Amino acid sequence: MHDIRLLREAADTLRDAMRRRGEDELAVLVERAVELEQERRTAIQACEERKAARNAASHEVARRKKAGEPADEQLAAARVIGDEIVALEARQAEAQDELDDILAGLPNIPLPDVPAGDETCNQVLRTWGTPRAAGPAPHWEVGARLGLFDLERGAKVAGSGFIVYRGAGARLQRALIALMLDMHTREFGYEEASVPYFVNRDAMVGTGQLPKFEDDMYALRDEPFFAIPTAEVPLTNLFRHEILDGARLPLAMTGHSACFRREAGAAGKDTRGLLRVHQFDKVELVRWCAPEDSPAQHELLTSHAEEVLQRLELPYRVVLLAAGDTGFASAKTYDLEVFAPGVDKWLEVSSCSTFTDFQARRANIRYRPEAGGKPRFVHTLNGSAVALPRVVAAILEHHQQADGSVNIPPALRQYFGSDRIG
RNA sequence: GGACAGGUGGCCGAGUGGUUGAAGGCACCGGUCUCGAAAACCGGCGUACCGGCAACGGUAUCGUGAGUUCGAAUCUCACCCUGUCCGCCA
Repeated sequence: MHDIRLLREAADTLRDAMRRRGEDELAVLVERAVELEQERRTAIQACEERKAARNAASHEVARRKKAGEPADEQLAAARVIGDEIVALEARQAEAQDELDDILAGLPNIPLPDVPAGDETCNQVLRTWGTPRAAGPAPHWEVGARLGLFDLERGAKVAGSGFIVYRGAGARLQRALIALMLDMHTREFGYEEASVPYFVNRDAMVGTGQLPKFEDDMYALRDEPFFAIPTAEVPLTNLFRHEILDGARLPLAMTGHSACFRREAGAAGKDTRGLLRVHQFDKVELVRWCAPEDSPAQHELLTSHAEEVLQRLELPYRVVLLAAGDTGFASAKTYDLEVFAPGVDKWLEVSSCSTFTDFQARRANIRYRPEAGGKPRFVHTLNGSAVALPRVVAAILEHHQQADGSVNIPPALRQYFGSDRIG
């Protein structure tokens, strides 16, 4: 959500932001929003003026009654004013509702260093490690041979895109989660949280999944809950409608959760094996900080996600997303992509984003800079560290040995309980 | 799921239709006093929006949303949440 004052003071900034994202039709909507903002204020002024008159009349009624004087005239006048207020309120609500609809659908303003354009304008910033030459078997063949996951039975009990991990496959997943949570809590100062997998509508609006992307979410039939597409939603919304102590920022929390995505419209694209599934596990990092700190916090959070891939000894690259490829709520996003030689592809396993005050404004998360000071919106950031199925795929392919077995990277061995699979 | 009880400002806690944005206390900020601190005393102290360069003025806000009324923290209805007991249960 944008500051409504932007419409008055810097509508150009908003328009330009929409264009940099390639959303020209949204740029047009900004014009309409500017009009509505003006209408809204006019209505508010008229409405509040009438309310002040009514309050004055009511007070006069009270005074007269107390003094034993007649108040019929004042009562009649106040009744008329009441009718006027009803009409003015309706007009105000109408403008406000249309304005809210537009505002709720406008994505965040990309930071200045985010390249304009679509995903073809993404920039690879750096690469760590050396991608392995093509040759290893794709992970679904390894998985089938070693009995690590069971796609057919996952489809039987739920549907296609729901994976059953078995044996060493299930244990690998558990080991990865434990490794990541231990790193983030013991070494990087995150507080661990275990969060609900279902959240209410307000939470989904707070982080920006709703109202625009309702079709991508699983919803329950009899309860007003949505399955979380990422732990970002419950974690970030933890402090919704709260004023945080400025001295305690930045806050950092991590949590593991299952993530549920309908992936509507993604049929047929990279769907083989573990590449695109409806439910997957992920360890998420979330940070809350003062606005001036968010650029540094963004780099820090990204480094924590990178560290996971380094300990797993998986070659990866860091990609700065172009404006058009940057998520709705994000102002700037780094994607981390691991290289999977079996499918000969870079796989996105993390998105590390800074949301500036966009989510904080929607979710009303503020902080008080100093005692007695005015509350300000925090900046929120989050990143996956890291999403599992594709990392599992990358491990099975990158660490695949000539004899068909899979080497477990040293950092993971104490968690996995063995140095190899197969 | 059932039965009660309750949701008031950062916290505690008064307040059942008329200058109540809301007594009192705590916390916090500024000041007096002090070598300094504590105590005491004085003053200040929610949030959001609208207008205004500002000073300031206005409106809203007592879980949420509707309603009654000239006027609602106070009355009505619905919902949400919390607590306790019962039932059920990993």
